Amino acid sequence: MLKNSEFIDKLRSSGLRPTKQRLKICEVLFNRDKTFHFTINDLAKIISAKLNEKISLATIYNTVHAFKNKGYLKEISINSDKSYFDTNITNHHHFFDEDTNQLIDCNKGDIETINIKNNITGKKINSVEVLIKVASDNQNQK
Amino acid sequence: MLKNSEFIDKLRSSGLRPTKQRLKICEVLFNRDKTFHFTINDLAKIISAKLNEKISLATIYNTVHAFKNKGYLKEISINSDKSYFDTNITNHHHFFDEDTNQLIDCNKGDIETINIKNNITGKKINSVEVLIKVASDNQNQK
DNA sequence: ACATATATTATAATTATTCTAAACTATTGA
DNA sequence: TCAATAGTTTAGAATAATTATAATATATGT
Ligand SMILES: [Mn+2]
Ligand SMILES: [Mn+2]
Ligand SMILES: [Zn+2]
Ligand SMILES: [Zn+2]
Repeated sequence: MLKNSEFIDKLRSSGLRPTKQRLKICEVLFNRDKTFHFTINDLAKIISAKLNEKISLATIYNTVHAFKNKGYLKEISINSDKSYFDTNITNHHHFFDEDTNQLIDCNKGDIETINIKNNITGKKINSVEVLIKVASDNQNQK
Repeated sequence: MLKNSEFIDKLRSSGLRPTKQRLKICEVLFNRDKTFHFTINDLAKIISAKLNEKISLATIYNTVHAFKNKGYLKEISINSDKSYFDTNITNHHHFFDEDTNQLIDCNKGDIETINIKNNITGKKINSVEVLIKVASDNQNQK
């Protein structure tokens, strides 16, 4: 459970002014035990359910992108409908449950380190991500 | 170089009527030596550049989705802007060149087989895909 | 408190994609 | 052969996620 003043320091230290809106969003995103995977719409719903004041959708987009640019969030590509964001900014892989549309972190041990033997000439590797799509075992396909 | 009659058979065998539009799209997509990675917009541009008659955008969407559902194309998630499609329907992984926005197939040998040690209980694995994002080596970040 | 840079907001614009419903076409079988 | 039918194409409208605009509000340094 981080305190408000800790979020203020965090924001200031990355050149972001600690506004009321950003602090609320920090609370929602970072006062958690576990990784939080969310879409902008998920976040907007949580905010409007929990808060007395409301935050405009534009601000939610702006803030999430600012946090991503500062390295406090990662963006995950699952499908082309919408963006997913992730409070776990370490290198890690995902399960995606196609029944529930939930992203789940792979733990170290779920999957071995990926070893890239040949890279494209003249390019450097920025990220390596594995996405494992899963669905109900006992069911027929659509 | 497949013949028109081969595409007709392929379409008929999967319950798709071999229309003029579908056959043209088959030619563009499948008369190639190498894997073709494309967006709907890429395909629409190629069609309108190469063809005398034009195919409506709705038909291009319909056809690409029909081919995907029949297993003749795969859809690849890179970012949330748009969908990428792939004429290589085998299990394989990708490099994504962030400088050019090009998808490139990993060859067997570029990367070891991914071994999933722990799966989510009660779920079956539908796909495992690795995406390696690369960019220029000798350049500063944006 | 003042000046300035930044941030928030409502709203409009953009883009990819899907939907609709009318016109068209491939297939089937009488 | 040809009408009936089911499937397909199409233009255009609708939807949904995201980004842009520009006016208002706020945070910060002096
Ligand atoms: Mn994006
Ligand atoms: Mn979209
Ligand atoms: Zn994660
Ligand atoms: Zn590929």
